[in-house]
Amino acid sequence: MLHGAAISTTQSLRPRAAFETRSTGRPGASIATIASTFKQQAGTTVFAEGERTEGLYEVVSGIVRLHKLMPDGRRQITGFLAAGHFLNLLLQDNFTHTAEAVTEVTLCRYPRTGFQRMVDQNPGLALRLLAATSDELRAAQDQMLLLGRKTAAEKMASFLLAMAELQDDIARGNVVQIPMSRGDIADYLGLTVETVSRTLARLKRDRLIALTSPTEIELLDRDRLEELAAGELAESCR
Amino acid sequence: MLHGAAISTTQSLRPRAAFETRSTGRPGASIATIASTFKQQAGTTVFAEGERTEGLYEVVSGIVRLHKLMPDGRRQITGFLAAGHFLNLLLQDNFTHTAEAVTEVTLCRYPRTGFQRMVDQNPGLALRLLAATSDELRAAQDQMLLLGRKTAAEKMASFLLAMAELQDDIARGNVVQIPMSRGDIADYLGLTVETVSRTLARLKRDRLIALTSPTEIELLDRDRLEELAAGELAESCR
DNA sequence: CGTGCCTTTGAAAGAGCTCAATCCTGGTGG
DNA sequence: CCACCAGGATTGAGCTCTTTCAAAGGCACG
Repeated sequence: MLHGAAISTTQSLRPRAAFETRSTGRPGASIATIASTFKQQAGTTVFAEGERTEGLYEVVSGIVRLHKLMPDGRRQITGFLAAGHFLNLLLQDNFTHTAEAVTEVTLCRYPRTGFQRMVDQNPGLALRLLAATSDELRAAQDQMLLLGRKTAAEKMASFLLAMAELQDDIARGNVVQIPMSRGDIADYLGLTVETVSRTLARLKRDRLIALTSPTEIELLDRDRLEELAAGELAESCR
Repeated sequence: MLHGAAISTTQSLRPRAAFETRSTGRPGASIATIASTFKQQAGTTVFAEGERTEGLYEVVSGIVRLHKLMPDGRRQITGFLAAGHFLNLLLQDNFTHTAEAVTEVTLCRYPRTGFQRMVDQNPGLALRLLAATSDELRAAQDQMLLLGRKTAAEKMASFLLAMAELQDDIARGNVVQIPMSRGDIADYLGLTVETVSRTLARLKRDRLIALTSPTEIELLDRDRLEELAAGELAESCR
């Protein structure tokens, strides 16, 4: 999940297949035999909350957003997932989230049937799933602190730094690509579109960032952004 | 973790030891041989954020709170844990939370050394940990929706219902025990003490609850509380 | 029967929201 | 090639919910 303390590209199991069973020394029974890869366009739905689960998905490329909805339309995005992350780790009977493609995405699906068997037979697999789930949990807990206790500026700074870290491997300087809309950012940070926009304007005025375009932001002062994200900056700057 | 959708007392592995290895058919090597049980008084610290981890803990009785702190003292409680739940599922090098006893608690500690080995040797154990971690993750995601998008009244209603569900096994009528302080509730819901107090007063005025004492609340209209918690009530009541 | 802590209540202030208008920007079609 | 359009982004003004600051009430404990 996209979040500061949670992002660890080293943990990502790509580009080699995440679920090769070789690591255990067992011959055959490669999970590749049950997996299938496919693409989806930006804006399309991978699966919807309440639907019956059909297995586990791994993001191969692109960005997926997960959200929950309230009856009146209020939305909370619980995470943006990039390559190497998993959808539906909970393996429950029904999806508890809706998953949608933010950009064009490539996904790898591990069907439910067969997968369970494979997990049972393969201890290493369960441990990998445990590690991935733990990472999501840690990210979720950091996000709780953000949602419950941080100011709008602190939230934005945290988000921008997390986006930057997510792109560090393909980084050029301090320019961060923002593929998602302001509405997505707002629903991720527990704000409104207007507040997101105004907060970015304020960070720009304070020379912490530069707005190249709506989808590209330059981090001008990473140190102060980090202080801001951590809540270490005087209230004058919050 | 204490949260509506997440509470499942059936999932709790108590009262029998959570990590008996019998279920796998393996003789000996019972995890009981490395576990130790102990008690702590209300208000004491089990472990603090940043400390080196010493293993995994299971709550046997009582309630533990987990929190994260910001440098200026802002606090977010990420969960209240009751019997059957685990502390430090992440199994990282350092604790990412502080854990404190809300009531007197009995805990069972599984030391780090030995435990890892046991997990490696015992596939069922990894799956159990995965199930427990998944439950925490689901709870965390529900809490994100609460923190990011619910009003104070909706938050309070969600909390009261979660507390009620937690106590269903020992339930007498609709009376819910609230062992934690208003400050704890506030830091769990992303509010202030004053707002918690005022919101409770409002729910009382609207005849949704009755305040027997600060630590005991009666749910007078569970149906409307559930509608409120879900966000299905007109804004007049929110 | 103080003393201190937690809770409740009141009044004022403020951060972020709502409503509304304007500005871009990229895609379309004439 | 360029005007037009639609959707997203930005900006403005006023408002509201929650917070902040302050004080009083209640309860347990010594």
